[in-house]
Amino acid sequence: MENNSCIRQQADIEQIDRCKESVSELDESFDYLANGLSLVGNSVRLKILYLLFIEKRLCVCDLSDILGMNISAISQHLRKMKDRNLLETERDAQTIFYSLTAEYEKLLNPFFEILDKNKILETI
Amino acid sequence: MENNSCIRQQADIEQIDRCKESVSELDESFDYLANGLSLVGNSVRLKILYLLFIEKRLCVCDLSDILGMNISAISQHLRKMKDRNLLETERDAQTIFYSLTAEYEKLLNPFFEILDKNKILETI
DNA sequence: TATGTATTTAAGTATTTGCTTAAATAAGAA
DNA sequence: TTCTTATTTAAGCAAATACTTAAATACATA
Repeated sequence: MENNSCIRQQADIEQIDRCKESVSELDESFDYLANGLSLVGNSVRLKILYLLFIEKRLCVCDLSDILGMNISAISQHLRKMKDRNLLETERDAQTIFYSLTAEYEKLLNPFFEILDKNKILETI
Repeated sequence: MENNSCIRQQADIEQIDRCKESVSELDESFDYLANGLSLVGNSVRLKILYLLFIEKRLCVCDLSDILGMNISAISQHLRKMKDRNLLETERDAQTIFYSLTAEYEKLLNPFFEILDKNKILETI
């Protein structure tokens, strides 16, 4: 961690200090939120989230069929999202259905709407 | 890519097909959006984005000071975000100021507000 | 009980990512 | 031009990530 300080004279010291303080106050929040967003920032998981948004609930098998991917790979993605409370499960005999938690359905709504309108490439 | 199909009989074939179609239609959009979100889903970059949201513009040096990180590391994060149009630059003599693009300022606003209220740990 | 279906978990591997170091580029001042 | 400051870029390495394969667990039914 060398070279981590600047030599310049013209810098707004007050601004730097204010920023340092606000970052250190929110430090855990940044880590937590970034972790949640990194889960969404993967195209396989984003597809899963979108599909659950549209279809309300799906099982591992369904998602495996739809995405043409190994069941185990899907299951591992689902586990990560369940552990971070993006998803919740509901058992129906042998089948385990996954669905979006209410909080993330709401939080991700703007992104899903963009996808839904297929306008992503124009607007972002 | 073995074991990617399920054996079960009870599956909503129509649902599966509908989902397959909608995923394949939006395929590029998923990749593009996931890539954007993966940039935000890193705590260093999230901090940078938040700081730019609050302070409007900062240079590499400022961010290096604030985050206590190597200038080169910061510069590489900034480049990624600039390449993906999350950030834009403005030169003032030797100093290059980075700021949020209008689109991402708007899109990320809900997340910044959560951070701003320091309510992240309670609400998500 | 044994058998089949649904899902998860563990271990291994290949790719990606973030950071470090050092060198390169850009612009202002002496 | 040379020197200093500001920033970027390239190369290398260590840690994280996604996927594969194989084995384990859970539940229903014969």
